[in-house]
Amino acid sequence: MHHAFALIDCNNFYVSCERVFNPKLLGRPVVVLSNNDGCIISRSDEAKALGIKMGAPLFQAREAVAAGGVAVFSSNYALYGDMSARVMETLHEFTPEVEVYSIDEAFLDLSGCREADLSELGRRIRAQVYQWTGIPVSVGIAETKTLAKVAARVAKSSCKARGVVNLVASPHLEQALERVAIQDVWGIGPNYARLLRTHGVTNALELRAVDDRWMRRRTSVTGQRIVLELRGTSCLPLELCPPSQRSLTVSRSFGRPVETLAEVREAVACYTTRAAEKLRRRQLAANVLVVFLMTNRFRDAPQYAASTVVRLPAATAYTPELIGHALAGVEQIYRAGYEFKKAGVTLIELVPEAPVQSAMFDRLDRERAQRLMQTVDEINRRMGSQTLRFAATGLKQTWQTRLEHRSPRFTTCWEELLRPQKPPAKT
DNA sequence: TCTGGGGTCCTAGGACCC
DNA sequence: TCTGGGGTCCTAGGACCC
Repeated sequence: MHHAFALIDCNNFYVSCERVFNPKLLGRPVVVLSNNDGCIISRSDEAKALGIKMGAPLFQAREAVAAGGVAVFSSNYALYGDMSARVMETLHEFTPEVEVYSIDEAFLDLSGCREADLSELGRRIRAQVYQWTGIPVSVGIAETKTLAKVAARVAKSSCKARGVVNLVASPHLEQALERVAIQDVWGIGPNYARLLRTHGVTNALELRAVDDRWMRRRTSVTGQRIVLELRGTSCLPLELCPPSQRSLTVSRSFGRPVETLAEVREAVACYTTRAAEKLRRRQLAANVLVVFLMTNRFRDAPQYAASTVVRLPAATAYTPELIGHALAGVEQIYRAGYEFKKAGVTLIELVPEAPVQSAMFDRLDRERAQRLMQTVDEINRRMGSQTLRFAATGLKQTWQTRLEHRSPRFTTCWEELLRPQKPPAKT
């Protein structure tokens, strides 16, 4: 019995989200920026046509942006996360076998579907998601996940495909493989692409013919699997319940260079607070905390980067305790005389939060701490995040990340709901 | 002046143990 | 001239993903 996987991939996802709530953006070039308004991370087709590159820093694309009349947005993850959930919910209408692979992609296992019905099912999924969420998607269907990725890529680039490509038992399989450049194959990054090109392998069709033992030697099992998957041997199963999370990071670039220990402490306290919130929302606790701090690698100035690992006395998700350890870490790695650009906190060795296991000489009443955090989280959920804050996070936070072009949080914030436009005043 | 953030997996090599 | 072998655990670094 053959597998059939579908990859559902949202087109230009962040831009599409902005357009749902602002239809005037349809047909116009639009880009969405990374945190700190630094790089371009989502582009409409019109923006791509202007030659604006993925990942380009905004300041380098300024000219094209101005000349093309490009609409620019800061990223609005509250909005995108919520839209993503709506898309995924829609997909569950078709099958419970949904692997949410990223914010804008999901794999579906369609092995139960009759081969003759696969293409039609793909078209129905695409139409339903568009009708219910306003998000356009591409659908790729094939016998392995890697081939489904190939199919979705072809679906995106071909007008004729109308958003759906089915490669199961398709006479066009080789044609499709040939159209996908080596660096666009799932799992082939810049380094492997360079290696393969020096051996004359330039597209997915040629990669399929590569000796898989050679591939194994040069690129480990991950590369070998790609070759096998391209040949139709499924090596990557659908992950219905992904293994529990192993690490959790909160880090940000500063809105401006930061030099003083006081400001670094504030920022790290802030990031630690966010990390602890994430931990609790996922019902986890951490055993180890890593703090890191670095200068701007793009600047011609003295460089310094450091990190330190703090093993916690017991697994915890208690904000004040985590802040305390994080700040002790900051004291260790901070050096005066540098312009810092970024800091962050990573939590590892995550374990399920309850029941609380106390160390022998634990001075903290962990049950009380947990109740306190529940109360704080509830208040912040109801009254808006940062209603209750920890003093260590500072008041003015002048180092904060820039977000100058953010759209309203249309779907997750009462104050920012979409309102009907006032009709223009009659004159 | 302006260059994101958050993840995972694999391997090699050293430390350590019997 | 001659220097075990094999297992486990940990870490750092590299590669990739969106």
